[in-house]
Order: sequence, then structure tokens, then C-alpha cells
Amino acid sequence: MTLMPHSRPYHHGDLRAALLISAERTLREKGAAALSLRELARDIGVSHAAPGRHFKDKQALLDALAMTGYSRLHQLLEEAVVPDIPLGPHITALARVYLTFTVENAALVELMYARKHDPDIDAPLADAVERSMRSFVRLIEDAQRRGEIVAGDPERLTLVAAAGIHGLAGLVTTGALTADAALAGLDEHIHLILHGLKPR
Amino acid sequence: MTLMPHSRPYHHGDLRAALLISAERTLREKGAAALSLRELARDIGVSHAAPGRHFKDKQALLDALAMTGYSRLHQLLEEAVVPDIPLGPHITALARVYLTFTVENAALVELMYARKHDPDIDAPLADAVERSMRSFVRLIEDAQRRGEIVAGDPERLTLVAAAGIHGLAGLVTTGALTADAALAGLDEHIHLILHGLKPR
DNA sequence: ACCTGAACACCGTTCAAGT
DNA sequence: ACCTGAACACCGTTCAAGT
Repeated sequence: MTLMPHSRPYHHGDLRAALLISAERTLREKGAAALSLRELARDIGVSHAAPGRHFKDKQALLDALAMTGYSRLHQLLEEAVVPDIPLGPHITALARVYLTFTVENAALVELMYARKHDPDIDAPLADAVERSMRSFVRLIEDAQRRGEIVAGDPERLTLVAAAGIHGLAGLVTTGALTADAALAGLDEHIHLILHGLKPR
Repeated sequence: MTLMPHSRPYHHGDLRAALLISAERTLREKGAAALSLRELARDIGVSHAAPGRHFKDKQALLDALAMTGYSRLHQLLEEAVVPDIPLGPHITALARVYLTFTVENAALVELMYARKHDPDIDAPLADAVERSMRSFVRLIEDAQRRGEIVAGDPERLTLVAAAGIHGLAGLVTTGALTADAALAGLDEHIHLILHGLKPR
């Protein structure tokens, strides 16, 4: 009757990773509001106090989750930055990556942009954003050198393009626009950002 | 010894309004996460079950709060739409109103854009957004008639401008940009949206 | 019609004690 | 080093009962 050993060992093995994986699953399936440390612990099969060993509090787990989000988004954006592509299609490709990531990870993105990270973690997070922005700025600078973008502070010009794409993603996230509509009109959208709303 | 009547009558008078006012105060001062129905009730001086008479649950109160936010923003935007102003300054004025509202009501705006409203309340909320967008579309249509904006679907052109402004506000909200920097560069930002990033 | 008080089923966090 | 179990101070929601 006691041939079967405990199916759950006293030590989990890698509870920290298990918590992050389980948390992101809950985030995706039920949203941030439904994320409870106790439920996570139950699902994984540890006591409700166990998560406290790996994350000082719930916010620390959310911060870690946000950080993985930034890493993955950064990775995807880097892959979309390739040499010798015309400016328009290049920016469109970046925008497509950003939009798609936002749609497929809506709750995670909401977490990434939440303004309530610990001050300790705020700097790393700001760095992550900064790193992702850098390659975009370089893209604009290169285009300026070729005369394909107007002269002026490249950070400002990048801001205008980034805000346009970020805003489009935001409208999709909040449901003002469907993801399909945004993706279908993306070429045209980027064209209008590059060429302006005024007649030439 | 009993000359002083109860300082708190059994019936509050207008508990519903008091809850909304108190809730928005908490939202502004401590954020959405710190908003508790029980604490609201304590502050106002009613039992913790009293809010249940006026809002079926916490989400219903948040929905009502979001609705007041949309009303106020709509009102401010309407006031910024006045006849006989050149297109650039007109759009800049609208953007300034939007940015300022977003900065001054960050937590409320977050609530307004949260994708977790009851399906019952979702339609009224979508209407509120639609109404605010209408006057912007009309602005673009008028400019098209005067030849100040390129031909094309006015809804799409409005989307590009609105996404640009919405995205800028989003970057301020998440801390990627200071409110001062966004407001200081607003004229230039709108100019770039209208004239494009490509040289003419 | 409006509110109270008790009850229920949850939370996050802490901390002595166990392995 | 890592985890448990009990305890504490909170939640939101419901519902009979009070005014």
C-alpha cells in the first residue's frame, strides 16, 4: 500500500520558474486580476507560503513577468531589424511585430506598461525600453543620412513614429479597433506616418 | 448627555454619489489597486455592505467611474473644437486637451481603457468613445473639403492622427516620456504628423 | 427604500518549525 | 536551502434582520 512514493517531493526543483510559467498562463487565460499567489501555489502543488521564498511579494513576481516580456519583445524587434530593406517596409515590419506581440500578449503588455513597479526594478525596466528604442533610432538616423527622412533630432522623429505605432496597438488593446483591421491597414498607416496627412 | 443627535443618520442621503467621489479620490491619490469597497464604506461612515445597494459589485463601481471619465473628457474635447481655427493649431489644441486630461487623471484613464467592463456596460462605453471621435472625423472631413488634408477615407486619416496623439499620451502615462517634454514638443509633433517624416 | 451585522470564502504576508 | 502550517489582517459578496 505504500509502494508509491510521494508524487510530490518536499523540494519542488525549480519553483521560481514554475511560478513564472504558471503565472503567465493564468495571465493569458484569465487576466491579471485573476492572478493569485495562493492559487498558483495550489496549481503547482506547494504550500501557499512557498512562493514567498522566491518573490518577496506579489509585485516582485509581476515585475519578473514584465521583465521577461520586455526581453521577448526586444528579441523579436531585433530580428525584424535587418540591413538593406527599404525604409517603409522596414518600419512596417517592425510595427507588425509590435502589433502582433501586443495582440498575442495583451495582459502581459498591460503589466509591462503598468506604472507601479518597485523603484528598485524601475531602472532595469527603463533600460529594457531604452534598448528596444535604440535600434529604431539608428534606423531613422541611417535614413536621414540617405536623405529619406527629414533633418532634425532623430530621437524626436523616432518618437513620432513610435507613438503612432504604440497608439495603434493601444487602440487595438482597448477594443476601439480590431487586430485584423489594424494589421490590414498597416501599410497604409505607416505610409501616412511617413508622408503626412497634408497633400504634397 | 444625549443632546447631540447621532452625527451619522441611518440613511446617508446620496451614498451612490459619495462612493463615486470618494472612489475617484482614492484612485487619484493611491491608484486603482488600493481601491477597496470596504475602505470606501469606512471613510464615508456606512457599513461595508452598504455599497452593495448601489453597485452590484466592485466592477460596477469601476464602470460608473469610467463612464464619468468619458463624459468629462468628451466635454473638454468638445470645448476645444471651435470654428475658424487653422487645422494645425486646431489639432494641437485637441491633443493638448487629451494629453493634459491623461496626465491629470492617469489612474482614471487606465480604468477607462481597461478591457474588463461588463458586456452590458461595454456598448455605452463604446458609444462614448465613438461620440468623442465623431467631431475629430468631422474636423478632418472639413479640412479635406478645403484641400488641406489628402483625399481618402476620413476615418482612416483620423485614426492615424488619433493613434499618434493617443500613443504620445500612452508614453507619458508609462513614464517613457515626461509630461513636460510631451507638451513642449507638441506643436512639432503635430507638425510631423501632418507633414510626414519624409522630406518634401 | 435603504442600511446593518454576521457569515462565508477567499486574499497576501509573516514566521516559527520542520526536512 | 527550501518548504510547511498556523496565524493575522485584510478583501468582496450575500442575506436575514433591522429602521
